[in-house]
Amino acid sequence: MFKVTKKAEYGLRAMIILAKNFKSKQLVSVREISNKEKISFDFLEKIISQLEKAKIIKGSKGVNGGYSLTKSPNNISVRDIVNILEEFDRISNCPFCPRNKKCIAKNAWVKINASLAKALEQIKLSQLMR
Amino acid sequence: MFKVTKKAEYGLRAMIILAKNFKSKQLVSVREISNKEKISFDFLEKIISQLEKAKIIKGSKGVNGGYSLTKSPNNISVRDIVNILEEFDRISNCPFCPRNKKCIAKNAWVKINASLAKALEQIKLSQLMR
DNA sequence: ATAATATCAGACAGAATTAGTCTGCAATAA
DNA sequence: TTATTGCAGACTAATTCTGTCTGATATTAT
Repeated sequence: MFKVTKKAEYGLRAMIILAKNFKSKQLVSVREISNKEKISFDFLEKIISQLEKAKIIKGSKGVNGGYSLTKSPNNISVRDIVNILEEFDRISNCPFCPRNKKCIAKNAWVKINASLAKALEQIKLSQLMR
Repeated sequence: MFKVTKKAEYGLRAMIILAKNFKSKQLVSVREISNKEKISFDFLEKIISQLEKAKIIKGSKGVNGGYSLTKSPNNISVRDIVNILEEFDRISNCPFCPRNKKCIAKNAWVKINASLAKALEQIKLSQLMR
């Protein structure tokens, strides 16, 4: 239906919170984020885990453990996050479809994909912290 | 998963074919489009029907019947089509979410939605006919 | 050392959406 | 009047989404 999934929406919210704590180097636990953002703990844990595998955040186990960004919020775009959680940052796979190399619609989707990628790329986490 | 549905992809392809036949005022049947574009006839019929209800195309029954655009391909954008078939042309409903008026992520999705809408709007059917 | 806390991993499942299929009626042209 | 085409809607298999649940592992505080 043309929408980002909850995964990406929750993931972005979580990343913004981590961004806020980047300077102080404070770890934030999944439980804290879950409470603050009213996101299911179990579900959020899986999302966070996926972000960690992509090495955009890092986890520390044990009491007072939690997560932190591995790089500055200036260098993390919404596109980075979406790419990890959605596997695609494209609206349409049409440009990559093997059906017909001269597909009449391909041109449109190529352009639209590019515009979207650019829009996602331009927004950095640092802009969303305030 | 962040993608337009087949409905929108098929719908756009169908609309491009109708656009090609706009000048000659020739009707094109669902069967013809289905054959040419290798799209399931039954499924395509439903898509076309939805486009007709939105009055962006018009159907004529009977032998040698078919469909035609109700206005010039210059005045039909990809956004028009997507809006009809997907019900939304936004990537995220976050900006419209009642959860939290000061949601930290809202800003991002507002901008991304706007960029996408603009990209969809800018591409007219007339550009895709060649 | 032990208990508490937190990450980490993966199986499982209900609900929703997608992508069609199938049946039949209605209108029109040959 | 018959073949063709649009038109309408019920139905369904498959997939994806949005979680839940169980348990293991690592680390820290006591």
